[in-house]
Amino acid sequence: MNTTEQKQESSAPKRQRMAPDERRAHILNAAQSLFFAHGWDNVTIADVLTQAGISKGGFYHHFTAKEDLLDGIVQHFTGEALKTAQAVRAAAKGGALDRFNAFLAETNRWKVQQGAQLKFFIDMMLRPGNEMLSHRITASVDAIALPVLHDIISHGVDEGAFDVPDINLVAGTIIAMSHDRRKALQSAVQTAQEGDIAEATTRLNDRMTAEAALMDRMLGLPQGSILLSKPSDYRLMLEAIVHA
Amino acid sequence: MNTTEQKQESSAPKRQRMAPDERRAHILNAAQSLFFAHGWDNVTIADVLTQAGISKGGFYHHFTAKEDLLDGIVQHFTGEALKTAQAVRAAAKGGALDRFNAFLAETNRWKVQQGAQLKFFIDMMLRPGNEMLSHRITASVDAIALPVLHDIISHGVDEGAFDVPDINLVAGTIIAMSHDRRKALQSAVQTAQEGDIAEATTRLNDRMTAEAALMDRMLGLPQGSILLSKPSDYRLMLEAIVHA
DNA sequence: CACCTACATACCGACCGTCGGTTTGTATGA
DNA sequence: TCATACAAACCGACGGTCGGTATGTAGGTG
Repeated sequence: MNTTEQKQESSAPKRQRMAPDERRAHILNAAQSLFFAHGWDNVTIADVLTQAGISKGGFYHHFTAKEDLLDGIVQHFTGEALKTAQAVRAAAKGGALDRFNAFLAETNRWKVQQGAQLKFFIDMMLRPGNEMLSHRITASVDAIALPVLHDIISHGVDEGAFDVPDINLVAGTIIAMSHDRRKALQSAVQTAQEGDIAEATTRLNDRMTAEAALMDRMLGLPQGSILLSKPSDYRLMLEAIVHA
Repeated sequence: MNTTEQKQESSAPKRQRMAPDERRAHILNAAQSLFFAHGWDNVTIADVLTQAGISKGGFYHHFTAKEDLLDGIVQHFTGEALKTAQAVRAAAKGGALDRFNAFLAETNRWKVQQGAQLKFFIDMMLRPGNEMLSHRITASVDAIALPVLHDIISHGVDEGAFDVPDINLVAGTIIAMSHDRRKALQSAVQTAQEGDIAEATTRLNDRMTAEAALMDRMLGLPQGSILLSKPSDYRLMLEAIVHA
């Protein structure tokens, strides 16, 4: 960070008192945007201070260290994921397969809706210097998604609908596969931004179709049980990302 | 790092000239042991200097920044992996399935042989503050392992022996699964160190058996094709780790 | 007034990387 | 063989930056 920036509020650098939670969230927002944009190491506490419009003392009144910002950001990030996951679980009815497909469809819907933010996160996570951010967010998402998936699979096994060698292994592997998707997604976004949205949609859809087929096999289901191929959704998603 | 250490070579702190490669390797070794033991952020350049017995100027003659050490370490680390992978590829004969099983067996043999070092690496990679190390090493290993796996699978598909939805996806997912194994391995090592080697061996073998079954499915093979269950090997490995 | 909390400012120590200079090896040529 | 010249290895003090602390102050509340 070397942005020689001089925010000169004409006359009043008056401090303005805020409620602790409010101030905390305010600082966290400022920090998040900076970290996501420039990377962990390239953003200094001072940068966060100016962005948030607070002094060092004020900052250290609410946080104990730079790393605290990380925890705050990760919690906020995974909190959103948690909300969605829980809503989906509550809404899903029917057999284990139906529930799983509902879960996947909702996740997709959420991703389409997020659009721009999604790309933002992906770019951020793949940016050099953001390994720590990326790692922690991944770990937190795992912590949330694993039990949910485990539960769904476990119910499926009990029903006799699924047949897996090991529930934890399959759940973990599915999640790992979805993490690995980030690179493919980024490359598709790249293609889309270069104008070839059709090609990007195709590639993304192919990937998702293959993932669905792999999940079928992992869960011991007949081919075509898991539904992930929704070209229209992916096209919408890519368009949302490009027009952001 | 606060290890107040005073290595007092009785009389002669004479600097001794070394060949560039030798000196580089020397520094790299010192840095690696320190980083692995204490974590990336907790080791300063000064620590590396004292450990390697060189001055700051000398250091920056061979390296341009602290991060250069990372690259050096990662290259050294993955160089070993590369050697093994290449040896395996050269040695493997027969059909695609045989070649793959040979590949897996050799990897296992290598792990048994490494023993203590393996545990060292696992602990290091799971230690907080080592996210960057861990991430880069994982990425490098991926870069080496992916084309090898892709090649093996691709040959298998050509032979009609394998049947996969997408070669890259399956290769990536298998590797992701094996990365995910680290946590399970660490927990097994924990159990083994607490004395219950039998239990640890069982758990590890169960995991590997499940992984083999999953691979069978991913590759479109009849169950029992991929061979990973070798309790004796795992017992040896755990014993080697415990007695280190 | 007493007191607590939100916030500000001055300051500290640690650390990374630079720079001018010194030592040591090695090629060259008479 | 030995002097000369050049290159490469090496040194250690210093500057600037950054995370974190110590100390002070304003405003609200009882």
